[in-house]
Amino acid sequence: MTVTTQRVAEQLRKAILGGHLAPGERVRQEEVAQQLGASRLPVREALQMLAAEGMVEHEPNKGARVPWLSMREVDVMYKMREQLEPLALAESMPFLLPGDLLRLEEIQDEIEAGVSVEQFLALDREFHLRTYSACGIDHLNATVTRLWNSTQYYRRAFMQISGPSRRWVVNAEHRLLMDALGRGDEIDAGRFLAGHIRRTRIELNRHPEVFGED
Amino acid sequence: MTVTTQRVAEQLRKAILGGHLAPGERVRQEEVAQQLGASRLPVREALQMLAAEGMVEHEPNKGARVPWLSMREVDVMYKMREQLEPLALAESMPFLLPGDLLRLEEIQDEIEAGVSVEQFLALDREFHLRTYSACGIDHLNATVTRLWNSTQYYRRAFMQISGPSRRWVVNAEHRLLMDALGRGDEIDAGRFLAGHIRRTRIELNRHPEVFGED
DNA sequence: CTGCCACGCATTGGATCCAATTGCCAGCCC
DNA sequence: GGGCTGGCAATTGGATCCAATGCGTGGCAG
Repeated sequence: MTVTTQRVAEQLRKAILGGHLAPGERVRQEEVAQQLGASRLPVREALQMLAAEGMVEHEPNKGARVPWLSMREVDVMYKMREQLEPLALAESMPFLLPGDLLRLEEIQDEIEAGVSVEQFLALDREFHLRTYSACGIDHLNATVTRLWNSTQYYRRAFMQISGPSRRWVVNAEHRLLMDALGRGDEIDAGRFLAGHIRRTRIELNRHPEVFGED
Repeated sequence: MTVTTQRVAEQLRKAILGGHLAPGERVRQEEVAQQLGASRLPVREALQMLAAEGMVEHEPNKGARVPWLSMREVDVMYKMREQLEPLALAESMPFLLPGDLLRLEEIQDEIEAGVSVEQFLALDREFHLRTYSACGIDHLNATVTRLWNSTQYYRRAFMQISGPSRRWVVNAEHRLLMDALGRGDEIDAGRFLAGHIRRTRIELNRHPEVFGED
């Protein structure tokens, strides 16, 4: 059975997002190929794609590895999110359908019902990215998605060391945002979203141990 | 002589940025391979990379083409620049050396001496991107560079139809920005830069013919 | 004359083979 | 004993071959 480049890329993304490939780890083509039952070629090409997306670093003749990010890099990436996601939300809001808002309710209810860290990460991610996708601007969505992908590892580490109070804060902020979305209040929605991201960033900065920088 | 993937990607980027490959044009692997004296493989891989960067669209089994962007897409991409570039500038300013500012002077002097559209595009690009690179955040620089790359075609079309008054405005705004940089005034620099991009975006919106949307 | 199906060409995608580069380790010279 | 050098193993990179996909064209039937 032949395995396509797209499929390999997908699997590798999942492995990195799922934390099965941690920063610093080398990604050997042969190894991945065997594991997925593919030949090396689609793996090579998938790695080139992921390199262009920033999910792996690819030094010629040396191979690919999952990059370490410094605390400052992640900090700046959160600042990028703080700038871009309110824009994405504003561009999306005119196109949001009632069904989209219902789905947000579902996700948030599920989060509040109490879920594992892994489920929380997935649901939180869907909560945010789903609100932006309606804007229909590929470049914007791809950029935001890349920011989420590259920082996922550190978000996980952060959630694992922070207590339930962190969840309460997130839940409250999500509810505020959903309320503004329900009212169609673009100003408030943007403000709440930016504040949510900014506060998360500041909170992250209190935990250098997440980055091995304590 | 064997040609590397990196080199092919570089050449293709240059061809697209230089306008030799216009939106809508197909990019056939065989053709590019012959033209660069490479085999098809590095071309394939380069195209995968460019696809991940958004410089080409790549539909499986159908091939790559340079994407058309709608006026709205470019508008949103300028809004992204308006959000991201002041951030990049703020992150860079603490690291800017006197030599960097001198280089900006050189570039701006050259622009004002009167240059062709093609030279203007290159110099303007260097003027801006150079001010950001000192920040040292790869993800931020790559994102901003992608925005410049993907919109270059439309910037060229815009410059070609706009008269010299457009240049005067740009020059004045560049000088204001340089002045703020020289003073180390981060607030003003960010404000001038954001305004510069915003006004350019608004000006672009007055010319739907650039996008074939009149 | 028109619509549909089948065949063939053009092009892309994957597998395999071989070359080139890197890193490492041993052995040797200073 | 330390450092340099040469060669070997591991891994990546490129070329070529073959399969699969898509698209256009031409012929045949209605």
